[in-house]
Amino acid sequence: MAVTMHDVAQRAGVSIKTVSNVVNGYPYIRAETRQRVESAIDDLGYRVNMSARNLRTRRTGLITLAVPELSLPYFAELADAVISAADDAGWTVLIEQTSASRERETEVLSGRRRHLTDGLIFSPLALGPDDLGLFTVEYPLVILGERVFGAPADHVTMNNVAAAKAATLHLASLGRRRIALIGAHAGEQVGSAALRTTGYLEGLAEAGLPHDPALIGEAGLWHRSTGAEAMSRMLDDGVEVDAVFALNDALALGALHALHAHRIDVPREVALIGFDDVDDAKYSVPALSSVDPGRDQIARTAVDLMVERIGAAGDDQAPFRRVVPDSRIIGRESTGDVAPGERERVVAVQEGGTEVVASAWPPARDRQNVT
Amino acid sequence: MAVTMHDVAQRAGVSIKTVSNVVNGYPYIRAETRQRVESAIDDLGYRVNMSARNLRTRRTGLITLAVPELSLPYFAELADAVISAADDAGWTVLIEQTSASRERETEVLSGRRRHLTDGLIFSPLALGPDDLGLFTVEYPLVILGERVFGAPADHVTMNNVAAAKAATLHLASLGRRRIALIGAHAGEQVGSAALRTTGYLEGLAEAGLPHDPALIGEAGLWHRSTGAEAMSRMLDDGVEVDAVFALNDALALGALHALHAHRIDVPREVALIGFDDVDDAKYSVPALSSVDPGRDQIARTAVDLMVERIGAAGDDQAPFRRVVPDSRIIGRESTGDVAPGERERVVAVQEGGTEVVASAWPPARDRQNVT
DNA sequence: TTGTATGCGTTATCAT
DNA sequence: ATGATAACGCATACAA
Repeated sequence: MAVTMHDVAQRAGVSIKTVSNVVNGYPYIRAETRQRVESAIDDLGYRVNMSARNLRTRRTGLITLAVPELSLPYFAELADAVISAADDAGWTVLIEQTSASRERETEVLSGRRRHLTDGLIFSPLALGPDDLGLFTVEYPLVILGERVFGAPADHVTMNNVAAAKAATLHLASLGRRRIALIGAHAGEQVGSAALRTTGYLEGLAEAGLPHDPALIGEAGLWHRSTGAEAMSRMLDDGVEVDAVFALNDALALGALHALHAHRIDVPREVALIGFDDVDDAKYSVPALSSVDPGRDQIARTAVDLMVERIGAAGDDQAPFRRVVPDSRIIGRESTGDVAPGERERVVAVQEGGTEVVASAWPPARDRQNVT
Repeated sequence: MAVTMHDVAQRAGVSIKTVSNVVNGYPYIRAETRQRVESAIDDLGYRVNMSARNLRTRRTGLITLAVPELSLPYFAELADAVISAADDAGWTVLIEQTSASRERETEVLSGRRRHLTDGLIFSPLALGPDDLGLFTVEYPLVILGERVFGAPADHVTMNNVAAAKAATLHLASLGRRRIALIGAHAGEQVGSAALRTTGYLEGLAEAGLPHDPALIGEAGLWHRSTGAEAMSRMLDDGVEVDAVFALNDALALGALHALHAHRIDVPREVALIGFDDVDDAKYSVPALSSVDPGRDQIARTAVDLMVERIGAAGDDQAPFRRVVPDSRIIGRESTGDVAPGERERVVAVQEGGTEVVASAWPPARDRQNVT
């Protein structure tokens, strides 16, 4: 059977409490006692039983990260960043894949597995503003992305509108007049698609370019395949295009594929920019310009907020915050921004910031009633 | 405070044991009793305390998957597949990133975090045959990849030699005579690089092509950047090349980038094939031919073996198995294998299999001593 | 500075 | 079919 603190205590000739103290780095222990305990631990190969410790402390040291799927490079890189940031802070991450389905996303918020971890960092894709109630939970929750605003939780999001506007303006600054958008979600009022489309339209307006609906390419799922299809459709329809803003890099790489299939030169005939700045972007042919939404900063901030919330559990809840990292437009070959031999160039920066979104939960007015 | 079984029992007017029975689906309960308990659970919003259950049952329902990093598409897709397979079997996966460092890989095998999960699925990259001792552990372990053979653990690996040989032969069958290899590890005797290089050499021999060392491109890390560099070096050196076998897809995509930068047409002037068949391969320009090593089957098999081992903990250990899934050569544009409009074509299949590698641990001879 | 005793919320062993 | 009760291994209040 596994060796317990008891065994260690016995072997070291001390009480179980002393072993516990040593294991947990309690400072007031005689050097010699500590010594004895430590060698007993080594001799016996003792390891703390996490389940017992978790039961006792009511903490697991785990946090859940829920994303649609790891096969999508953006989420894989986000997960990498979150795991690394959590690791630095001494926390362990458990990843849950939702496939962007309502059912799985709902399950993540309140399902069985929920109770294994101390908190949830959640990037929803199916749930939206109508489901705000589901996000009113009593455990530490950090929301990622642009599906849900105003939930009683910390929120880390992107500079979507400003960055999309900057990307569009950048294409216009290159002299492009027929700037297509790939990845639109018709009629949708919330989410990344709507926000980035808004930025695109603002950019067009500011550049004095007309808005032509024929230049809007729909793509429900943001995969390479759907990007390729949307781009092909537009080209097959004979729409005149000299630039493309794809709402994420997967779409952009798909679009690039379609442009190539149509023997259209990028960037000479059509300039192309994506969004997310995934690792792929650097190595596509030609290298893809993109919007860097500050992925590492998002991950680090999300973990920081989560750890802070967990630490403050039970206290009066601090106000919820909404954090937006800086974003940057990265110019590469697909927009002809780089000189031969140059890898990339930052052509614009959009500043983010932190905002206090809501007061503590339960709302202040309720607490005043109590007073 | 959180509601416990006790609260539920009180409310339902039954004993705590009965609540436990209901929660765990024990069959012999009167329908009415079950009913009462279930509504008490709903009313109170009761959830099982996993830490308590884990302590009691000595099981966590978690398994660790240790990979170098999720930013590498192959491992992201592997993680996706493992998580999904585990999910289907009712298990939860905790991912650990090792950065392919010896220190982190050692830590994974015996570190603090080890004790949170019931078993480890481990894809080592830094540790090798010299570290076999580290892999002799007393918890359920499934090894992935080709760094370590002969450890007392189940092992799921790829058809490296056969698949690499088939890929090389395929390039030769297209009439290519100067087939370069990108991603070699000079002097290394073990690991994917060595095995795939062996397959490449066997392929050359079988095709009657000479082996020219100038056609071997080194790349320590298999990233897009190193692939691009190795390819560039070779081209800058003026080596004559009409085909490239890259030891993984990241290298291949990097090489593709370099070929493009050198204004070399793929596949007309140089045919290119990768290894892993990551999702990217389908959407590069041109679409990348690749070796599909059977990723989903690897993931499913690894989880099956793991669950089986965990279930048999305490029993006499069954013999360790080595499982090799079928692999396939997928022809796409980069080898000119597809007709216009066609996406891909399976041009060869290498059969895998299952092999019993070692007898139970402790070794049979030890047990005979006991008898 | 260290020891004793209690309980965290479950499951498992007996009973009945 | 259900109940009483003893672990599971650790952390911690309280003593000493």
